[in-house]
Amino acid sequence: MKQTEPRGRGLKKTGRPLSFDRDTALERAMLTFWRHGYETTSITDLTAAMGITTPSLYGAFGDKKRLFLESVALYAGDLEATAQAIAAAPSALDAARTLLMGAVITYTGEATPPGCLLASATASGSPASSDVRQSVAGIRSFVASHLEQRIARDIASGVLPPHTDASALAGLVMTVMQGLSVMARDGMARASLQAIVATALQAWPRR
Amino acid sequence: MKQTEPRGRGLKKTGRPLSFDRDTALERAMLTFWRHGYETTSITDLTAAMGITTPSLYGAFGDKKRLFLESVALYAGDLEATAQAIAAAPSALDAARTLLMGAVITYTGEATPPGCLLASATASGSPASSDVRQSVAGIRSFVASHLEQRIARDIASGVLPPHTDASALAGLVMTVMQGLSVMARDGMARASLQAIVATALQAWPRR
DNA sequence: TGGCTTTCATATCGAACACTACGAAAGTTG
DNA sequence: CAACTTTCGTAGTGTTCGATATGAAAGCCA
Repeated sequence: MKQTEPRGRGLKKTGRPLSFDRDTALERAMLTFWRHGYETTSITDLTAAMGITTPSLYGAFGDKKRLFLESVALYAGDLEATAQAIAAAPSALDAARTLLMGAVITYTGEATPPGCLLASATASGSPASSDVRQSVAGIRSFVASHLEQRIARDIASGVLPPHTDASALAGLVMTVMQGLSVMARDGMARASLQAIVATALQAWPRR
Repeated sequence: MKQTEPRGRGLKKTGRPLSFDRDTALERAMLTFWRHGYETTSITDLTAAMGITTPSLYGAFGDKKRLFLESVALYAGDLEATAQAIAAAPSALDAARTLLMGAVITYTGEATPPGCLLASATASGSPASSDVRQSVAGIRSFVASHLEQRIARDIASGVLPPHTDASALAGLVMTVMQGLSVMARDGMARASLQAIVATALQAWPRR
């Protein structure tokens, strides 16, 4: 079941050069997945958006699943940097606020589709794509665990009350972040979402 | 573009009786949509789950879209009853708690798929199914507006502080409710989700 | 210029998609 | 029982799905 290796990444020994910019094509694919979801985006949709033909897509990106996973990586950005930003925040509350307010900006950008690619693209799907959904869920749990650790640090240092439920608090932030995606998809304005985030942060324990 | 009328609802003048129970078949279709989503559920999936053949499905339910909308109605239940329950609650906080805790029970039922049918089934989709998504979004906005009215009543009666943002507070409840669906789909346990709800309700304004 | 390698465009592939024609079968009504 | 209405099972409609076979075209190096 070994698939042919996509040629965009490996070293190549002098041949006809690519007639398109790989990064640009990937970004357009990412936006298409973002708008329509994983299984509900067809190869025809992708080639139309990317401006390339079907064999070029398969030659450069392997297959639909690998193109999607590359799109997810482009969307999610540097996860280690996110983890470090959470760790380096002045407080867990600051980290949560930054995460949520940043999500609102991302979900309501004028140049990008509404909502979150991770939340939208894999909310549903056939059993055949369960591995793709698990991959996306892994990104969520990565962020959640780092946030929970940051909260635990604030508890240990006395910034948060000792009885604080770090898991539930981190879970609330992740829950709100996912919910914001649905609201953004429903067309809610950026200011309304920001007001929701401000309200949600009122749940933060005070000592 | 007039479609043939599904025969399950109209009066019929004596013919061969249905060999299956329409309500049972509808419930199984609803569960299938719940698990796999709208566009990502095929007619073959549905007939297999419902135990009927393709022509029977079309004869009894019209087409895929109408079958889905009937499934949504079955899932959502009596919306007017929900609205009255919100209005009749002792306080807006009670209404919100009932909504969210009920959602957790629904999203983590052992006999039903994880998460929310409305949140999962239409999170993504092609432009062709935008009308289906709008129909689902309408259910959300119906609940949200009734909750917001209940909150406004508590503000007027002095139960909530006068500066309370009713729209943002109702929006937070809806946001958490949608987010809970994603977390449940990721496999989070019922108790964890209940802890998240309890934490979220700490955001409720106190006078 | 003559290989050599890789990408290009055209034209599909078999499978799955939503959906339906048609005649046999199963009831009710006279 | 015979006429009538409706559903059932079989088989198929055209379309779109993800993914390819094939050969010409384009560039690098000798």
